[in-house]
Amino acid sequence: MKKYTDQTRFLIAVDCIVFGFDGEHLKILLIKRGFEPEKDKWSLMGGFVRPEESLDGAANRVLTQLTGLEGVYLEQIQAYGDPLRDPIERTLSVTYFALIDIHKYETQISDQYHAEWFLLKDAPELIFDHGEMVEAAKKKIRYKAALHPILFELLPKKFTIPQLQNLYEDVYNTQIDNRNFIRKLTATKLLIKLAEKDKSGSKKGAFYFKLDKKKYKANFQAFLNFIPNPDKLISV
Amino acid sequence: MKKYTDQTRFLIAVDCIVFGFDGEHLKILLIKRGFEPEKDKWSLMGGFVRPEESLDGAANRVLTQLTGLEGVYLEQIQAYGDPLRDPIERTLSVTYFALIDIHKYETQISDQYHAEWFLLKDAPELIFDHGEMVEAAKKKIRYKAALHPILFELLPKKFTIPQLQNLYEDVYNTQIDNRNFIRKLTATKLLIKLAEKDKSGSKKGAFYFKLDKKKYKANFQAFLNFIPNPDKLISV
DNA sequence: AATATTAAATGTCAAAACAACTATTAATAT
DNA sequence: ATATTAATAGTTGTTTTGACATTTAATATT
Repeated sequence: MKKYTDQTRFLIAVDCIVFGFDGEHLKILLIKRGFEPEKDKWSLMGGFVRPEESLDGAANRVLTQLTGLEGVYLEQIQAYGDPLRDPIERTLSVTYFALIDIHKYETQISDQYHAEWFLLKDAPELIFDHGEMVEAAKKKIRYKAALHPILFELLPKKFTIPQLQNLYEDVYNTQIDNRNFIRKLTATKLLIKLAEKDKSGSKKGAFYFKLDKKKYKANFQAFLNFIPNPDKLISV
Repeated sequence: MKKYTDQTRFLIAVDCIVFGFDGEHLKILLIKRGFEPEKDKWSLMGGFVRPEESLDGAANRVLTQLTGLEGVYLEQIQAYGDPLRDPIERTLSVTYFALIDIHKYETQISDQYHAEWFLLKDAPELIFDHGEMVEAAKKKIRYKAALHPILFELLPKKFTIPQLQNLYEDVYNTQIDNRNFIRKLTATKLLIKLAEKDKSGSKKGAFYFKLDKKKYKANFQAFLNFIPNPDKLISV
């Protein structure tokens, strides 16, 4: 059949906001852009969508190129379509955020993109509208994590309660009472306590836990409430 | 400066899922598609993005063409990019949902699109992946309305509590205890009671209320809880 | 061997929020 | 005057919440 006539066609890109957690702070993975314009400036990892691939496919491809990882938590955020957002040529960009276990990445460094982890707070200036995209991704992760257990995706398979609490405290830049935190955590029944302890952080050691994958998937949509008054903490 | 070379360009469309409320049930506005392929089949209202307009701009244009309305609540949902979603030519579609006061629309019928309101439950089969889009929009509106006061956008400026409750009950297909409903509603301080009554629905009549626009905007991000256990009602 | 050190783990209580529930009131129709 | 219909208001028992301090486990030190 014929093509649609008299319509303009555009470039379509995906850009990934990759989050990791180093035990202390939330970080994002940025690259030095390898081509003009804005060559060697800091940028999100992205790429043009190819003729035969879906958006999710493109995002996964880009992410695997950068990190070597597959099966990563990846979620579409939104499409950016300002006509002038790319000075060379009009390009629609669909953003995704990725949550990865930062330690898995560190074993896979591929230097070709000059990728670097930055603390969310002091990330460098980014090209085009990527700074705006990062801000939106930050809001999205805060919003979503206030209600759903996505932050587990940032931790290793085995993790401790103090690690988890640090993560929540950093994401929301707040202090959480750990007795209340544990109570709410326990109520979800999402965690399975392991016999082993992590003794790197203290003399006493903290028990490792793992996710109950089945319950995690079954109750993913259930509204959580780990963070008291989350709406007060989510900037708008 | 040069264009990006060796990259494929695609058509970009926006599609609008337009919701309205007739006092009883949630409805969506569909049109009979005016061109091939799938001419005369039911479809979402959409259009190709033009070279000089943004995505939001395109969505607003399309919506105004269809309804004659401007300044409507419009929110981007997601981008659909399956390579085969349009059989003629690969087209990326960015969906938006719109919430309109159905009565405003009825005064503005433009017949050129053969638009018709359908009950959400018995909407006809739609072209391409539009059915999937509608399902996603339904989930989105349920999810969002469980937390934020967007459903007011479906009502006229003056509305009664029973109207509002009907709306919530229909959206979540559930029964709500109206004393508890009113108590929660009152707690938000979003409503201003008017002196006038709507006597069309009953002998006693129900007071009209209007939104406190200032508080509505100021507290839009605050998490509401009009619906007990909303997560149990939001299908996933 | 005893003691100091460090961070993890644990429990209680009062206040608030919540869901469930029935009786009264306002307005009209008969 | 009375019957009818739907809106409106209050109570109670239960659950959830936030605030708060001490004990415990393991190691390091003397």
